[in-house]
Parts: sequence; C-alpha cells; structure tokens
Amino acid sequence: MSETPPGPPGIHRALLHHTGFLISRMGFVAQKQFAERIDSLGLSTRMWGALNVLEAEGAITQHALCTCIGMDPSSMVSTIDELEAKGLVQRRPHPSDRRAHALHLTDNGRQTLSRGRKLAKGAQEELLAPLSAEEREQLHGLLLRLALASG
Amino acid sequence: MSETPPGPPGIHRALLHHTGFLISRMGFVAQKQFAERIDSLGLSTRMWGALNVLEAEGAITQHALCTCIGMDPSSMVSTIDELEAKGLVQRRPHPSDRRAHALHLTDNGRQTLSRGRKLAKGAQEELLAPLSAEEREQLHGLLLRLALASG
DNA sequence: TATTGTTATACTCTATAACTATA
DNA sequence: TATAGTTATAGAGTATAACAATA
Repeated sequence: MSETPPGPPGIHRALLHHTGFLISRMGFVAQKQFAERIDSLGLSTRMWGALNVLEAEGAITQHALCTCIGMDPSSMVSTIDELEAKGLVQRRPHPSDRRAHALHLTDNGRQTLSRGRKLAKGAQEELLAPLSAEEREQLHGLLLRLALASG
Repeated sequence: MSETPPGPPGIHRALLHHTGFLISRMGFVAQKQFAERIDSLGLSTRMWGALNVLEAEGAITQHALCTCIGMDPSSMVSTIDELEAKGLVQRRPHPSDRRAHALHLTDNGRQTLSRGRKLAKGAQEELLAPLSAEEREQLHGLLLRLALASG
C-alpha cells in the first residue's frame, strides 16, 4: 500500500496528459536548474533578468525596468540594492527628472553577464539534452508563440 | 528614456531567445491561469495535484502521496487538512500500520475532480489557443520527453 | 494631483527541526 | 533504530499601503 509508482519524483502519471501541468512542471525544473548555476556568480534569477534587460535597454529608470520585467517597484528596490552592492549596476542621477535614477551597467556587470551566458548555455544543454537540434528549435518556436500571445 | 518596449509585460525581447526562460515563464503563466480557475472550487493547485494522484493510486498513505507529488511531509499535513475540511478526502485507519493513515477520496471528492477537469480543459484551451491541434500534440510530446528525463 | 523611489508590513509557500506514537 | 504524522518555526518571494521628494 505504500509502494511508490515509477517515474521521476514529483511527476505522477495521473497528471502527465495535462500539457499545462507539463509546462508548469518543466518551468519549475528549468528555473531551479539555472538558479543553482548562477548562484555561483552570486546572482538570483531576478538579478539575472534585470541585468539582461538593462544591457538591452541602456540606462533606464527603475520604474521602466519594473514594467519590462513585470516586477513590483518595491521588490525592484532590493534587487537593485543587491546589484549595486556587487558593483554590477550604478544608480546615477536622471538627466531630466530629479526623482528618478538612471540605472547604468558597470564593466563588471558586463563581464558578469558574459560569464552568466556561459552558465545559461550549459543549463539549457542539460535541460534539452533529450531533444535533437531540430526538436529544440520546434519547442522554442512553439513556446515563443505562446509567450508572445500571453500578454 | 522611460519608454517601455512593446510586447507582453514581463517578457522582454532580451530574454526571448533563451528556451529555458520561455519554459519557466510559460510555466508561471500556466500555473497562474489554472490556479485562478480552480480557486472557484475552493482548491489550490497543490490540493488539485493531491486529488488527482489519490484517484489514480487508491487509498495510499500521506508519505506515499508526498513521494508521488514531491511535496514535503509537513506541507502535506495542511493540504490534507484542507481537503478533509472540504469533505473531499477522509483520513481512515491504515489496515496494518497504526502510525499511518489511509487517504480515501469521498464521493464529493470525485465530483469535484470531475468539475475541476472541465476547468482544466478550459484553461488549457486558453493557454494553447495560438497553436493548431497538431502543434499542441508536438508541444506535448516534446515536454513529455523532457519531463520523463528530468528525474 | 500624479509619479519615482523607498520603507514597513503582511501574506503565501516552502523547508527544517523536534516531537509522538508506533514499527 | 527507523518511520508516519504532526507541530512550531524560519526563510524566501511577493504584494500592499503609506510616505517624501519631485513633477
């Protein structure tokens, strides 16, 4: 009566036919895998997302960064605090609005981004190991369409 | 300087080429969408997972259910408490181990499962709306292989 | 009046450790 | 000595409300 069914822990066959469950479950696995890797750089996934968007957007305000990432402004404060404490980001005066900060990526921040990208590549390789190159592109394309439609 | 780029909130183009990010992000969206729907039945996603596994496994112990779902035993206590308070599950004596409970699904529990499945179907339809039937099967097959390999 | 960033607070979810009663 | 369930507790993550400075 106490035997456990086969398969990976936390993934029961009774739920395997729900695509929503599979997406949710694999999202959890992917997040956890990557979080463990970039932890070696002293980064959380929130900090990682902020760094990437900052590099792409240039010097934007905290508010704009919140909108990009979908993070609460009060949570952004501590995220930027951590990034600034590690010397990856600087809060500089905004040129035209004295209430706001212009968030600048430091050279150290760019180097950390570069290192993190190698870790991300490794994590993705591990996650998608069961799939061929063609299948990985298929999966990416399907997920991308879902993501772009989910606004 | 404060303009926000186009696209769904929380999904920035700087991250769109990471398949791991897309999986993680869509997992979050899927979980949230479904959680909102089954909330109308007074259920959380944890309770929903427990109900499904209980139906498939019959009367198992809390410990076995923890192993199936990947949940901590201490978290399982409150989950079963809630299910029992709603009359969906019963803790009965284990036939051969006086330490353990045999978890039984009630008729009410089975009816709730049936109602929840309709909600799940609707949520999945909404989530996968951008994809054709063929593409949905493709996506499901790819995710299933990842899930089965993730143990 | 509205907005930017900040602080304080609360709430959820999850994990850890210690305890009991049994095995 | 180990296991099933429970309790208490602490931590991460996130959301809410109020506030000061500025627009």
